[in-house]
Amino acid sequence: MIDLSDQPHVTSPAGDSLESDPLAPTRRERRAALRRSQILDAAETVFAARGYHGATTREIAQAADVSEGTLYNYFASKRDLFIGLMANRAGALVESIADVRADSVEGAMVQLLAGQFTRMRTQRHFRLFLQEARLDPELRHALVEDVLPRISQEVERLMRGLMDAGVMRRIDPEIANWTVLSAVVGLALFSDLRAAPALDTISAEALAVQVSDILIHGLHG
Amino acid sequence: MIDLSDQPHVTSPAGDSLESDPLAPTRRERRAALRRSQILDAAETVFAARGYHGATTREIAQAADVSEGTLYNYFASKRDLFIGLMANRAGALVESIADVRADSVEGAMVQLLAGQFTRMRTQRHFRLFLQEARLDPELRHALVEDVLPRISQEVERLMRGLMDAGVMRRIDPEIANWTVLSAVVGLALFSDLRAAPALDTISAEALAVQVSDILIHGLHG
Amino acid sequence: MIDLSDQPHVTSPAGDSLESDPLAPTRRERRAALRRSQILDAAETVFAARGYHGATTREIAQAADVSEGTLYNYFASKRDLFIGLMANRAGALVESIADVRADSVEGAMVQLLAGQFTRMRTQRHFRLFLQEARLDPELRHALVEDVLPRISQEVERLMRGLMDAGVMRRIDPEIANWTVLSAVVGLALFSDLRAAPALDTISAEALAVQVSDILIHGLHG
Amino acid sequence: MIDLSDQPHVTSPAGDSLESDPLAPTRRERRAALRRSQILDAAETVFAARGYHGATTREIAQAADVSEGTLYNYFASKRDLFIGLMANRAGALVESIADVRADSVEGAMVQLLAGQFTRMRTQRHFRLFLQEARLDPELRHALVEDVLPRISQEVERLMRGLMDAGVMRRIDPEIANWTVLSAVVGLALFSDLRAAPALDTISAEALAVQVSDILIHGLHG
DNA sequence: GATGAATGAGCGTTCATTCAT
DNA sequence: TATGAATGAACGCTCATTCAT
Repeated sequence: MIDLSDQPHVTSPAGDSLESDPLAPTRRERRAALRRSQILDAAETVFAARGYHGATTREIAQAADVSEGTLYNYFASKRDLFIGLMANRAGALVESIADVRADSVEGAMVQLLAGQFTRMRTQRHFRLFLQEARLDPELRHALVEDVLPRISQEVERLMRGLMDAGVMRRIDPEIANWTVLSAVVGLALFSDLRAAPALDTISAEALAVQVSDILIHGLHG
Repeated sequence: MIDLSDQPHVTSPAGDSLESDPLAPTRRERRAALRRSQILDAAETVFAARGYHGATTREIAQAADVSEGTLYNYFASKRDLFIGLMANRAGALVESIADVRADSVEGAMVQLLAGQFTRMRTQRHFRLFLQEARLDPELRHALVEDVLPRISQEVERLMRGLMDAGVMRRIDPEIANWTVLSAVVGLALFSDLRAAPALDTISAEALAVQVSDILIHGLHG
Repeated sequence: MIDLSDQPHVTSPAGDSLESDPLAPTRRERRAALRRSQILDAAETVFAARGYHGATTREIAQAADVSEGTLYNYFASKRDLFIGLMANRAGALVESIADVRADSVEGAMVQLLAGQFTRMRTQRHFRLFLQEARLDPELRHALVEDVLPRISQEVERLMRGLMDAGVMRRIDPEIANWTVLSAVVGLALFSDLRAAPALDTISAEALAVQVSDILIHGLHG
Repeated sequence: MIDLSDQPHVTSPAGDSLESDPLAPTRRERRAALRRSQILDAAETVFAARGYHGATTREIAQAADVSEGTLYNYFASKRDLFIGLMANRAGALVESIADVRADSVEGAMVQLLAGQFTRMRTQRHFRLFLQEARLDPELRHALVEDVLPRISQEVERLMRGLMDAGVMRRIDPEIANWTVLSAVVGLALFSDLRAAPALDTISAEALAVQVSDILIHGLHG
């Protein structure tokens, strides 16, 4: 049983008044939200470990400690569950970028990269989304029309701010944006593959400092 | 043990032909090499179009104009065919990087990026290898122990040369190497997803110039 | 033991109400009977539209505006609901045959056929019962031991009356009975299949007149 | 293993000449035809015993002594197998009607009915087709556009011949046709249900004589 | 009694792999 | 060697039924 620490487990807290808040979720609603969370967490684990195709609904159900049928009470299909997972996790990803606040180019970039390296190291599903989206129109739509724009918007916002502050020269912000995102995604990919010891042994922060240095000052210095 | 030598498995008994160069391929060997080539070409097409899991041995066999059974005379399994394809195509990829010759940082970088952008746009299978290698130990081994080192060796060689020539400051060449490769792979990934119109409408060369500018001179200029 | 009495299962404890007619249905009984009716009506609609196997308990419950669980408070299983529907509708079917009153062979036959053609066109479930009964012992028992005998009894009664009146020659009334019923069922089946435009465009009465003519005077006239 | 007595089992008969007849089926073709037959026979048995929905592809495969996969080498789906069975059996049914040859109304009708009663008693699948066709567009199309027209054409041909010979009065041949077919199908249905002992104990020929008498001379005589 | 989320056996179907020809 | 029919384990998914609330 997966424990969602941010969800109250008490079904009927002592201090409940007789007239309950009509806006508060009912017990049933809370249980349903809990189930959804259970399933999404299990799906994240199994998809990350096995990939989209290697993950079976049986294994996800077992990991979530529910029956296969219950999976289908919450998600219409395996694909829908995958997309639901992306939708569910995208918010936190976008927020983590939106939270980057710094007054120097270096500070902002290091903060951005360090956050994403950390995130990418612990959460593999986002890369899975990028991979699978190539072949699935619905998934691609969700990713390309919803999630990626929110991310690149945040990154571009960051860059425009820096340009306006005069600490970054005027480059096509779209190209700059995708280049930075590409570096993050690519490094996460190679890191996950354990393709280079250098990428695994270094801390996320130290890696962020070095990559940031390259992206901001260039190879030429 | 993984065989990345990409040689047909056909054995050639000593007394095979009468009075012919024992090193020259016999007619049988030539036919076998041709078959292998047919199958690899078909596999490339089908894997690129459908992904690893979406590709069926039936479709590959049809595309290669051979029977499914014949596939298994040349490759032990679908996975083996996939690895064989990587082994077969890796050489050209490495060579295309080794061929980069230029006396300026910009020239070399633009040449490298433009070549890879072009390659990545027309050949999707390399990205497929990166994706699948995450989940398959054998494939990962072939990629991480053989192909990627040859590629990063070439890129690092390039960078050391530039550093030695004084046109590039002294940075950890490994980090620089993986950052550049990451940018290439990430941009190819986003481009293939049609995630950003900016990446699709621009020519490979123009994109190479812009990204090169960022990588060499940095966002800050 | 099959209960074809079509009475609600609700028990009515002795001390149920204060000073009320012990035979009159209590409010609870009335509500239960209403629920049963709701469910049967919904079942009729859904079974007719989708067939026995195509009908889901979920859809029946939705059509009846009750929960799936409630279905099982009134019927032990989907099969039981189907049998319950047959038991509930059989009475009206038998009555419609019993109501045939005429002094001529033609009049009686036309009235019988027209009534059944109309009924069969609007109510498909009876044919569904005939189909499913082949494979389900319990359903077959209910149909063969209860419903069909009541129907054929009525038809035979009609025929004996006509024979006694001298307007019909002495034929084995059982054979005559099943032949007439077969014609009705068969024509309903073909009509429902839209197998012949002739059967669809004609009115139930006109069809009854023609078929009646054949059954009474024969093809030879 | 189902034995198809009309298929040669010898794979390489002794008397085969070296130059084989190019029109003769090859060994492989013969084997494929045999397999198809095996599967169709098994499907007939299982569908008849369990109905369309009750029959599982597992059971059909077992009855045919092949694997489930093999089923799908010959038929695209369970539904396709069902339709294929109908298509395969329809020819014999139509022929059995086309073979009816007689110079009297009685003779022809008795021959027709006796044949069909016999057929319907031993082969239940045709009634299954009629039942299932109501809900499946593809099956309905095959039945209504192909099989039924061929049958009713034969029956109408028979009736027109008799009318032309003056032994049958001029009735709408279409109505007469469907009435006769309905009687056959309906009686088969009731007989299969064991709805009336009278229908089971009587021989097909004796039943045919009695029903024929009613259809030709009418109840009124 | 009413609810509807949870269940899980069992379905139709796929496809990498084998092997008799 | 080449073939392609045969295989069967394993998949995603459905839905009649149950039961805690």
